[in-house]
Amino acid sequence: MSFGWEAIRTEVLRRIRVRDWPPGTTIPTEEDLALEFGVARATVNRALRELAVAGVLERKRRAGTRVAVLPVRKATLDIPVIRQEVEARGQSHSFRLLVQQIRGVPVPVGSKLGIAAGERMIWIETLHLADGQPFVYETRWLNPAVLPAEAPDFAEISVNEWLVAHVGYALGDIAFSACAATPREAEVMGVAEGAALFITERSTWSAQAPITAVRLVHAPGYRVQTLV
Amino acid sequence: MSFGWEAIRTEVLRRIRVRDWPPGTTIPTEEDLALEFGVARATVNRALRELAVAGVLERKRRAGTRVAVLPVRKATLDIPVIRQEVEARGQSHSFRLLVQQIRGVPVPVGSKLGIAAGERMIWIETLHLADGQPFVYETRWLNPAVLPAEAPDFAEISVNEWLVAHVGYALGDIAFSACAATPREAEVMGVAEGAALFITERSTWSAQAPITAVRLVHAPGYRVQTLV
DNA sequence: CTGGGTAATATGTCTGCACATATTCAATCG
DNA sequence: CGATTGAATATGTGCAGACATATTACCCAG
Repeated sequence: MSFGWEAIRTEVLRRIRVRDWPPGTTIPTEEDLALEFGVARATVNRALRELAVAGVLERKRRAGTRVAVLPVRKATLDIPVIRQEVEARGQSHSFRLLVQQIRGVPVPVGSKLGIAAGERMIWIETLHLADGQPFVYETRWLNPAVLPAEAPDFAEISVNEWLVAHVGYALGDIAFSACAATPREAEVMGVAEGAALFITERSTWSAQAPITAVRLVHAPGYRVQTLV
Repeated sequence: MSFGWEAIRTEVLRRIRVRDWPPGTTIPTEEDLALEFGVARATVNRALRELAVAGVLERKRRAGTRVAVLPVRKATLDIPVIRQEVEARGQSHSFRLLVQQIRGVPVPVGSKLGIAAGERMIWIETLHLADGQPFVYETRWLNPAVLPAEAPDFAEISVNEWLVAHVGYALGDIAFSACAATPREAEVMGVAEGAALFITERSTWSAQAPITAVRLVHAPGYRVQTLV
């Protein structure tokens, strides 16, 4: 038997896989396992906790630890900055600022960000290129309150990277979907109208205020992938 | 000052957000923070570790802990069983087994699963319905080696749920993409040919052998969503 | 000046113990 | 018999101390 909480996690997973502990089973207590493996309870706790956040185990005080019956698989995705994503593919990244203007936000965007509809925000359209080819068409609502007195030049630095560097870390949600290319999207991306496009939508808030709502239209063939 | 590792995680996050510790900064050592907050080093460690796996901090032995410059945001998605997904929307789930036959696997599927091309596997097509409307068109390669002597009736229990219950936990990867509906997909899903459809692809292996490769074609309007 | 070996250091993990907290089971009372 | 109360219990979290390990910084030899 090897040591460390990872070894214990592996062994527990193995027992689940070979159905020593089939779904629904209550497995031994931390104390028992600590005794069996010859480690401290804290070490077993660490291993079981990791398996619980992964969705393999369900833990309740006093009730014990059970093998999840219907494993809601949890996939973790990395959402890198677009430039990183392009460069990771061995391509060169560039972008063009297509539109930047002040507009009143429409109702759905406002309600999503928690802003009164009609409030004035900055509307920005950016096209990201990989080796000169359209890669992502980004449309974004940006809260002007987060910008400093003299606003940065978003033709020089992409909005997202400026936000990351100057506004800091934020909470938000992400959604993926598929949409047929609108005429505008078809024109910008250089694809046929109605083509199937992969869409990423993100909304982010700081502790104080909504920051931005982005819609990324990806070039055909784009995939979001995960190693579980 | 409140207690617990969560309070410390929150405070560290706050200092990052208000730019006390801007991106790239090396923050104080665990020992210093433990002293400042009046807790044990293990407690600080727990808080900082969580922030590191979330991608907010980067930690290296001897070098210390730095605020990530480009925060690779990590989104966690729940991938439930289809029946759960439908029922969570308040709809009733049913499904129809369209095709079940033995076939030789084509090269891309074989290489993905680590199986010789031409090896014989089970090919299954299933249509999942929500309130009687097409919801997901599932096409799947299934390794016959995982089935018991007398195979289950996949017209009665969906393949996925049978696998979850009887084969157990597996590793795998997941990918999302967008595709135009093929003639077959258009027919089965009742949409126009070329319509933009959201695709989920999964491959799963047990410890010993590949289990299955699935392609889920979702009805128009489908979204995968995350609360970060 | 350069390269390599060595010491210093911050994080990673473990132990053993303690107390907090949620939940269940059982006993008790109306 | 049902509801309320109270103990028992498994997990959640905490502390202090220790050693392991990766990586950096430094010193010294060539």
